[in-house]
Amino acid sequence: MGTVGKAISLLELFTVAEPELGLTELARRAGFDKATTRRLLLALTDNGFVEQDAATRHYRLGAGLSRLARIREARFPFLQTAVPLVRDLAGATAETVHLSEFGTDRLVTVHVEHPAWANRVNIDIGQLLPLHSTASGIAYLAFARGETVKACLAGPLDAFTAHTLVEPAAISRSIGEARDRGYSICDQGLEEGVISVAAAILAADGFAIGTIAVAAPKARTTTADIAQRGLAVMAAAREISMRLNGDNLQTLRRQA
Amino acid sequence: MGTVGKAISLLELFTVAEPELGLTELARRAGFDKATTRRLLLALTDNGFVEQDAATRHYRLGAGLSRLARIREARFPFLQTAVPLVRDLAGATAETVHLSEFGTDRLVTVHVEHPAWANRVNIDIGQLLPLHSTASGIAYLAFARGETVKACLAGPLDAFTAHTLVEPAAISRSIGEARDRGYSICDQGLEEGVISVAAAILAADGFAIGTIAVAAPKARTTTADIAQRGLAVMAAAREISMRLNGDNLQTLRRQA
DNA sequence: AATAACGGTTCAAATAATGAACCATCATCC
DNA sequence: GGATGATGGTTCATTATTTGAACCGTTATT
Repeated sequence: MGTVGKAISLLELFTVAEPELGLTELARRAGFDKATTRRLLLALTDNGFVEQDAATRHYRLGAGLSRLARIREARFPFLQTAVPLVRDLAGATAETVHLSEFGTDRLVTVHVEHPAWANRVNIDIGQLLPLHSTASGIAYLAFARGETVKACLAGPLDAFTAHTLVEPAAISRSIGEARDRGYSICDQGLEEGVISVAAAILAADGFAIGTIAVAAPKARTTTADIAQRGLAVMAAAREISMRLNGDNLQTLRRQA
Repeated sequence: MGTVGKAISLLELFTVAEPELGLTELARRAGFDKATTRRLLLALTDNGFVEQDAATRHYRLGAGLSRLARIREARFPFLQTAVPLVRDLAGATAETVHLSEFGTDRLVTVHVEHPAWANRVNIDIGQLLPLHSTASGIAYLAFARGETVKACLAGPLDAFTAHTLVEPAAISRSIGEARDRGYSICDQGLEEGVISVAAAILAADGFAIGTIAVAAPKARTTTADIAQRGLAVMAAAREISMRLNGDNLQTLRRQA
């Protein structure tokens, strides 16, 4: 890994659950030497990607990231466009709704709306979702480029629960069903007791760029709920895709 | 500059106005060799900080930045807290309202609301504001750490217009007035024909972390408008500070 | 007073970054 | 249609940066 990759991997250690970390802890988790870690942190701090708390000397993500993220968002208003519809869907379903965007090789959770229930599915912003074992992942793969699907099925397919599909053939079938149906269903693929439905958000070229999903405790979810949420999530995804791509509906059919 | 700094300086080349750039252009602007630039871009792409358009081969900021920015925002909900109040203020004043956050050595514009007027002050997200020649900068300095003020007055003080204050003594006086008044006024300090008022948003330690400002064409701005906007911007800044710091009002008085 | 844990620093050795020259492709232009 | 120039991308010997074991200073714990 080059120096730049190392610096970025330090940034990746910060999460919603642990937004502040000390030097030793960062070095330990990243597997770098303390001196190296510190030098990288200094470089990141100089550029506003990391800030250091004056009192605790702990590090946290910096304001420079917000700036760049806003510039990206200005060109490609994924969040701005999608969040209102995520909110609507959360209101309508009274369950957890989350939005994800594809980055490098996984789906990244970029927004979440939680219902008021005490018993709910909890998801953190920034959480990374595996493609083969989540409703979002399957929905994404249903409209992804062939090479992406191939790479996913070839890669390691962890079984997170006893229900996780790990056979390439089974996953492939699940992807096909999702494509035909218009939305995916994932029954406890990542965690016991959670059932989710998701639909893909498409770019102008007809390929998926992200997903919107509803996740709920299985205990209170009926077959009718699933069907209803499936239609709702599909409608929301379609609306987001349309708003993102102007009104050129026709291009929304995938061509390759 | 280390490799990490170089990589980040590539990211800094993207703006709202030019969100996509080619390899040669990036190399030229950054002052790096083409090979170096490409290697850095590859490292950034691998980590989702940069994406390459498949058709044009141009580069743009990537989704990984959104992810990290959201993690930061979850810990320190500056935008989430402030944006509604920026919106309210924009509605009330019918002029451009912008929010900025301090990063490294300058203020960074993180949100803007524009009025419906054709003749309005236009500000882009991500724009960097000099401290000595903007209402936001003066408002920030009025509640910044002594060392920050010192560093600013010692640094180069560019005159952007004939009205820009460049004498350290004059700027210092302007800062003092802003502190006493509760808001700053900047009359054409950065651009001819623009007059702005701003107030500082404070952290729990009583020092400024950002600003909120109203900018308008001078032609339609009266002295009464200024006073009225000053009070409004001050109220908004105070409200944002309070919401950010819980209700511990008392800590809002600076101590050092 | 001893210990341990942490943030931070040093400098010779190891490693990664560099850039001039290169190739391939595409559009433009006598 | 072939010369021209602009672009993205690649190579590899040279060069400069990164690395990490050992170090120091501070703080909290025992």
